[in-house]
Amino acid sequence: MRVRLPDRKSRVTVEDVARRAGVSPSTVSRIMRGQAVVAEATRAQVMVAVRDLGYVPNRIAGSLASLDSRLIGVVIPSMSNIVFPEVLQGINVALVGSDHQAVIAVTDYDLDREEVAVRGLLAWQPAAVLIAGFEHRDATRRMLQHSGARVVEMMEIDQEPIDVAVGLSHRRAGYATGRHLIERGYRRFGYVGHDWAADRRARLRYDGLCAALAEAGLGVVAEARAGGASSVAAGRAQTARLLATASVDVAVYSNDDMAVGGVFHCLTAGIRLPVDLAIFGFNGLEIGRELPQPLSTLRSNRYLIGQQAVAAALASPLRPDRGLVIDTGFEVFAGATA
Amino acid sequence: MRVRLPDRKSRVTVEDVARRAGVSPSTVSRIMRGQAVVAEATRAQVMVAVRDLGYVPNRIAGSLASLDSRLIGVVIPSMSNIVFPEVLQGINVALVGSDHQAVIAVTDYDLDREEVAVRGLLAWQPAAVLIAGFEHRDATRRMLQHSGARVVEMMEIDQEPIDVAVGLSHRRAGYATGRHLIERGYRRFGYVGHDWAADRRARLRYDGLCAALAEAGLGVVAEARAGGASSVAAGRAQTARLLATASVDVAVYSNDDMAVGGVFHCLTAGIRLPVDLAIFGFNGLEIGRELPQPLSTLRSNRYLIGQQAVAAALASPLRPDRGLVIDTGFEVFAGATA
DNA sequence: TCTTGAAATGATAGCGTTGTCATCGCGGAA
DNA sequence: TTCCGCGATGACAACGCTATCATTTCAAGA
Repeated sequence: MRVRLPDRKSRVTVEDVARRAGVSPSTVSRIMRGQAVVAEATRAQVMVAVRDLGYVPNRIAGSLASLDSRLIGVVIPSMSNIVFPEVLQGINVALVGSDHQAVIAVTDYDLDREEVAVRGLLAWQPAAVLIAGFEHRDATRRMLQHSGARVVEMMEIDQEPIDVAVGLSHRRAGYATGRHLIERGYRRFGYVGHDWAADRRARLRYDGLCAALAEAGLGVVAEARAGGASSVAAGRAQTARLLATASVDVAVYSNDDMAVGGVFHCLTAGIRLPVDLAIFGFNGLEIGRELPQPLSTLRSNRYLIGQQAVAAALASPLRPDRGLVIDTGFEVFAGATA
Repeated sequence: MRVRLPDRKSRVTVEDVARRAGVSPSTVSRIMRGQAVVAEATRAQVMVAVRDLGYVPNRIAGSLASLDSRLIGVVIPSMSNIVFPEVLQGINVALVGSDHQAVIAVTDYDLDREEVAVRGLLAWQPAAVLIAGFEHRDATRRMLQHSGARVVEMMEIDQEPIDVAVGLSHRRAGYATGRHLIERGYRRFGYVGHDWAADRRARLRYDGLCAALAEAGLGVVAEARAGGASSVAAGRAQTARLLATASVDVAVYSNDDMAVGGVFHCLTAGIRLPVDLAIFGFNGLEIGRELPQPLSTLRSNRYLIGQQAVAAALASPLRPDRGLVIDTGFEVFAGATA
C-alpha cells in the first residue's frame, strides 16, 4: 500500500499531536484516556496541542487496538409505538457519562430483519446487545450466544434468557388486571385487542387475564380484535364492534393506545365511563393520565427497563453462570375509567 | 506486545476462515464484500467455511483499513417528544438495506450535552451526522465543520446550514396558521405555549403567526405560556389560565401536545369546540386525528424529514460547494376544532 | 559517592481488515 | 512453440491507536 494519505478522513492523529507537543504518541494516548500517571506539565502541554489541532481520538482505531468497542447495540421492533422510545430514553440516560454509545436498529416486528440487524450490530463488536423480547430466529440466538457480548432481553421475563432479562411478567400483569377488576365488582368482561402474531406479550396478558377470570368462575364474554398493530383508531373501531356484539360491563384492552381509542369512542357515543362501561388499559402512557377522565391501567416501567438493562449490561463484561432475571414490576393505576 | 490472544473477543477472523477454506485472507475479504471477481467454486468453498465457523467480519478493523465507517451519527434533543422518534423512524427506513447503522445520542435540549455527544460521535468517524436544529455551541459547529462527515441539520430551514438542512420553515408555518385562521373568520387570537428557551422553533412559529396577524391589522390579545417542556398537562393548565384572563375566539398552540391538552380542558369544562373556542395546533400527531373531534393543525412531515436527511447524507461523501436546503413543507389539516 | 527504585516517558508490535501491486495459470494468437 | 493477456489469487503494508515492556530521570537512602 503506497499512498493512502492524500484522501484520509481523519486529519489529525496522535502522531500529529505528539510531534507538536514534543512527546511520544504513547504519552498522548495515555493523556487522552485520562489513565496512568502523567506529569501535570506534560499533560497541559499536550492538551494545548490537542486544542490547537482540534484533535478527536479515532475510536475505531482505539477499539481495534484495545479490543473493546464501547458500543451498545440496541434492537427494538418499532419506533412508532411510544413504548420503545421510552425504553430508549432510559437507556440513554443510563449511558450518559459512561462513554458508551448506542447503535440502534429497528426491526418492524420482522424476525428476518432482526437477524440482519443483529448480525450488523455484532460486526461492531459491541460490549452488549439490548434486544426487545425473547422471540428470535435460531440463527439470531446462536449469534448472540457466541458473540461474547453481554445480551439483555428486554420487556418480558416469562422465559429463560440468553444472558439477562429485564422487564415484567406479562402473564402476571394480565392476571393482576383480572383480579383488580373482579375485586371492583365487574363480572361481564369484554376484550379489545390487536394482532397477537406480532405482539406475543399482549397474548400473555390475555392468558393471565383469562386465568384470573377462570379462577373466579368467570370468562371473557366477548372480544374484538383488530388485524394490525395497536392504535387509537383501531381501539375506537373495535370498541364499537364489541359493543355492537354483546353487553359487557368492563372492557379490557390490549394496551393504552387501544384503550384511549375506546375512551374516545365512548366520548363520541355518549357512553358514560365507568357507569355504562368500564375501560382498562395497559402501560400507563402519559396520554391516558391526561384524558378528561384518567384512564385506569397497569403501569409498566419502560424507562426503568431501559436503565436496568444498561446497568446489567455494564455491570460486568462477562456473563453470569446462569441467566439473570430482573423484574421491574408493574402497578395498578386506578384512574377513573374502571 | 507479546500475547493478547488469550482473551480476544472476536473468536473467528478472516485468517481462520482463509485457512479452513484453503485460500488467502485477501480472497475471503473480497468475497465477504461481494466485490471484485472471484471464481464461483472458490466463493462456495469460502462460504462453507464462513458458515461452519460462524464468521462475522469485524467492521471495526474493516473501517480502520478502508477509512470508511458506514456509521451515521444522529443527535436529537429528546426521546419523549414523539416527534423525534418519528424522525428516527424515517431515518431507519431509509437506512435499511444501505448497510449503514445509526448511532444515536439524546441531548435533552442541553447544548453542552450536545457538544459532548457530537464529539463522541465524531470519534467514530461517521459518514454523516444528522442533528436536530441549527442551534449549536460554536465548538460543536466547528467540530462538525472540520469533521469531513456530511452534516444534515434537521427540522428547520430558516437559517444557513453547515452542509444540508432538511425540514420546514417554522416562520412560514406560523404565518400560514395565521392566514388560515383569519380566512376562517377568527379575529380574537389567544396563544398557548411552552418554554421558548429550549424550543426556538416554537418561537419562530409564533413570530410568523404575529406577522400574519399584523398584516391583517390584528394581534395576539392574550397568551399563556408554561415554563417547562410541552405536554398535554401543560396545555390543559395554560388553557385554563388563558381563558380566565381574556375572551378569545381562537387559541393557537405551540404544538399538538399542548393543543390536545386544550381540547381536554374544553371537554372537561363543557366548552364547545369550535363554537365557543377554536383550537389550532402544530405537527399533526396521530392522537390529534383520533380525538372525538379531529384537531385542526398543521402537519409537519417528520417521517419524511428523516428519510430525506439520510438520502441527502448518503447521496455523496462530499459536501456540496454551498449549503443545500430541502424543504419538506407542511399542510393545513382542517380538522374540526377550528 | 553510589545505589536503589519509583515516576515518567518512549519504543515497538500488534489489533483484523482492506487497497495496491505482484504473481500465477491457462487458453488463444502469432 | 512461444508469448501475450486476462481472470483469479496472493503478499504485504497500512489504517490510528493501545498494551506491554524497556528506558530514562532524579531524589532519597546507604
